[in-house]
Amino acid sequence: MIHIRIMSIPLNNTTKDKLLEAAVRVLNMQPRASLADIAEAAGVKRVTLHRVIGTREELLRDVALRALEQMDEACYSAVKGKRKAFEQLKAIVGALVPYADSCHFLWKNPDVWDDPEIAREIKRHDQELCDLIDRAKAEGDILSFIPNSWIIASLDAVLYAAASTAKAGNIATNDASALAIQTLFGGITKKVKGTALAGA
Amino acid sequence: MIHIRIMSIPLNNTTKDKLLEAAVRVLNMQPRASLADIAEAAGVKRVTLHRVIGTREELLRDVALRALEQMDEACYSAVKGKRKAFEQLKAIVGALVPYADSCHFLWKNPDVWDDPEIAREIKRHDQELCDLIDRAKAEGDILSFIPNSWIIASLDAVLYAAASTAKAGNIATNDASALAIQTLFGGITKKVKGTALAGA
DNA sequence: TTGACATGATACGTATATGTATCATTTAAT
DNA sequence: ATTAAATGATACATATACGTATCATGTCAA
Repeated sequence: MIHIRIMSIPLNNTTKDKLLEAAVRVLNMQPRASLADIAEAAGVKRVTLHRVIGTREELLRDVALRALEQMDEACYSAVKGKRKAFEQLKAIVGALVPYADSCHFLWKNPDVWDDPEIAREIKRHDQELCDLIDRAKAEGDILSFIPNSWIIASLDAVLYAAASTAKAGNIATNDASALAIQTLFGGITKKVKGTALAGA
Repeated sequence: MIHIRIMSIPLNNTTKDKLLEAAVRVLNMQPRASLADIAEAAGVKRVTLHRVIGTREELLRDVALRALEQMDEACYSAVKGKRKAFEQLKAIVGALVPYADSCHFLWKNPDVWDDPEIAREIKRHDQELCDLIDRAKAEGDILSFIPNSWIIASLDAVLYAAASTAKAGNIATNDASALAIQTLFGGITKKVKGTALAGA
């Protein structure tokens, strides 16, 4: 077996990894999926899921923590070597597209925020993103009248659109990344003359 | 109470209406919500839900049909009196924001597509949207290299971002409409010099 | 071979969700 | 006041999901 390790995230293909991957994928498509469904998607039986992970609550928690790790790592290596906040933001969007499922899981499951550790991580993540957006605004690359909360919501939304479209087979994943950047930043970037709001 | 009637969609505040409204709202936030949860959100008991609507499957079907009606109506009156496809599209986005929940429900519940009537309606809706996008491309207002499927996915994504952000209290609903238009069409509109892809 | 380990098979009890039926209560119209 | 309609209260059966325990099987390493 080939072990691919990107910094701190081991893709071990262990049973636990398979289960977490299956969970985020299945739950995003069928939020009412049972643990049996998830186990089947991972190619194991339900008893194994319970043995390896535990209860449903623990599963959701592990999925969320894994999602946060992935996003952290992706963002971290994406901004490396880039100076302008705007360039860093664009890189982050592109880097997050492969993890759009994980990102969306966090966004769509507010119940996991009850966990203090997850809440803390999400808050930190959000804060770092806000800071970056503020920098990009200060550097004149993002329209300052657009609220950060809106930008973050749109970011997740566009990520999810990219993942959905790619998964539906309409678009290659690479193209989806490019389109996500195009769509999001074409929209929040200062235009030469006015904004799209003119004449709306 | 003020009765608002837009063409064919009566806001009767009947028990059924309250239940459908509660269902789309609750299920979007808690996809695992039970029928009891939905009934409670509608201010009735579960037995009443069963009496008025029927089984869970019938509930989902009714929610989907109602969503399609709402979207149809909103789009229909939005394009009225506008000639350019681009203007019609912008109007549609703005008009759909108040129905983003319904829109998102359809997008997030592929199981209801099994119903032939719903599948047919969705297909028709999609086709009309594609035609409109094609016209806007032909008129030179939308970047032609962006796939229609991407544009439709982004449209739903941005709608949902608008609804989420508005519901979270960060932004007023009116502002959310404007921001949705700004974000989406700022991104897919031809820029004076190059696209946001440059330098990505 | 032996033993440790992971997984499957099976069974069990419990909890929750679902759908229905019956009767009581309220409300509005006549 | 009386009736009809809508809703609630209650109970019931059934199905599904969940979590755990026990034993069997397979696999890999020492």
